[in-house]
Amino acid sequence: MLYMRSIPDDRTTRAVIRDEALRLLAAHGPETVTVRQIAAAAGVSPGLIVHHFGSKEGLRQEVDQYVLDVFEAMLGELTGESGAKLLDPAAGASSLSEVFARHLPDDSPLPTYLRRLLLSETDAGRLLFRRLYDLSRAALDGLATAGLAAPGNDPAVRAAVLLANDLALFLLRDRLTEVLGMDPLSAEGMTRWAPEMLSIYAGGLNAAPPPPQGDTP
Amino acid sequence: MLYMRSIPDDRTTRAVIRDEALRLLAAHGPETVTVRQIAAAAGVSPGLIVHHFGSKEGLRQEVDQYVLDVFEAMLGELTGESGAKLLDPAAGASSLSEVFARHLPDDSPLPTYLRRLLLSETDAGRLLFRRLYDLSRAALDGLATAGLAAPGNDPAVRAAVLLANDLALFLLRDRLTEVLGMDPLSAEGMTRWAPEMLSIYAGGLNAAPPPPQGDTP
DNA sequence: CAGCATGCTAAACAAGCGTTCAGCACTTGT
DNA sequence: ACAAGTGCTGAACGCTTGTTTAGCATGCTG
Repeated sequence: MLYMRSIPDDRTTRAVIRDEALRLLAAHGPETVTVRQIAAAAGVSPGLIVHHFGSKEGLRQEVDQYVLDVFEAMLGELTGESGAKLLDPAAGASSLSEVFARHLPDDSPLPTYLRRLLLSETDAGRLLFRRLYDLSRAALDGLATAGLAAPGNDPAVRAAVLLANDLALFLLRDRLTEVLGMDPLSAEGMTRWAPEMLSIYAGGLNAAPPPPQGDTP
Repeated sequence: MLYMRSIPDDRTTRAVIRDEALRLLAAHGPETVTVRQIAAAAGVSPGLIVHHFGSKEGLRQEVDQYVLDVFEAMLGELTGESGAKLLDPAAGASSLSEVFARHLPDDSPLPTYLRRLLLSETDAGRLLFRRLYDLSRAALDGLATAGLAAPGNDPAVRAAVLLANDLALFLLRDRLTEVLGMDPLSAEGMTRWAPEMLSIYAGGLNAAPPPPQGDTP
């Protein structure tokens, strides 16, 4: 057995365990995945996981926090001035999915982990959703101030509707891939999904179909 | 111990086990809930569950099928002629959530079980989603034929968008309840949710706010 | 009334789980 | 060079899991 620990950088054995745990937990969930499976995937013994993280639950919490940090970094680009660009039918139309797609590779386990996080009854999940909701409200506010969208009769609910619609793509990704024959979160899939979504946001279900550059007389 | 089996109706011990399993599985998931927990909730011994259903997995499949049957009966009212009413901004606006709310009590475990079904990688979940997608496509077709909505540039994707938006309410119910301070699937909550949703479908994000009965000059 | 199936329980079983423990290999500070 | 500390393993422990088995009480049928 080789003990390799040449440079004191970040990719320690600890980080490898964290990454493999993230991958497996995203794919199968914390109840299904065993400590032994994670240990095998990381090429270590089960005991080492407890040594590093205290317990299986400790590891899960550390992965949660790690995912939260990564998302927070990505969400940073949506706050402040540029926040109004979110959901803007006229602008580049940066939805959450598009932001994630721009930052993560197509096969990243993070969107799947996000899904589990949002649906799990954990503080991390609640925190993340609250953060996204605040972001959605701020974006709607910005759009309203800029005259690009109406806040509606019930802005709190309208922001929730917009967020829910955006997140549905993550939550139902697998089912949508099955019926559509393509992954709506892939680069190709989004070129079909986003226009339909934005067309509805722009003019509702009755709006005239806009070919690449089209006006209605 | 009493052996009560007076009338040969449906509410057999078997049905009690099925109902308790449904309740517990919806609330905590199949991986978390144990056979002993279900047995205790139903007031029987763990062995009896295996005796009736073969295995824990067998019980889960029977509950899946039972839920599928109940939903199928409810979905029946949406097919055919009346299918066009689904998602119709002008009509009574019967979304999936409203249909379910009309048929089920507020504390029914079925919406929560539906969520798990749709997100689980099971044939039952895939089947149900496919069924709902076909329904959504048919509804959009009907609306288009009636001139009440445009099919969009990509009808297959548009139907998926509408379905995903509808289902998001079920999937994110708990999180939405937290940030909004009310359950959007309750009778009261839907009076706030539906108008915002329909307002967007009717005219997009820029549409003028419609008070109960309002025209735009 | 004998006989057999049915509904059901209590106890036990093997397997798998998360976790603990004793100890080896190696690095670091003195 | 020696002691202390870290990273890590392999085996074991106690517990819980789904499932099996033996057997009892009841109801149906000839």
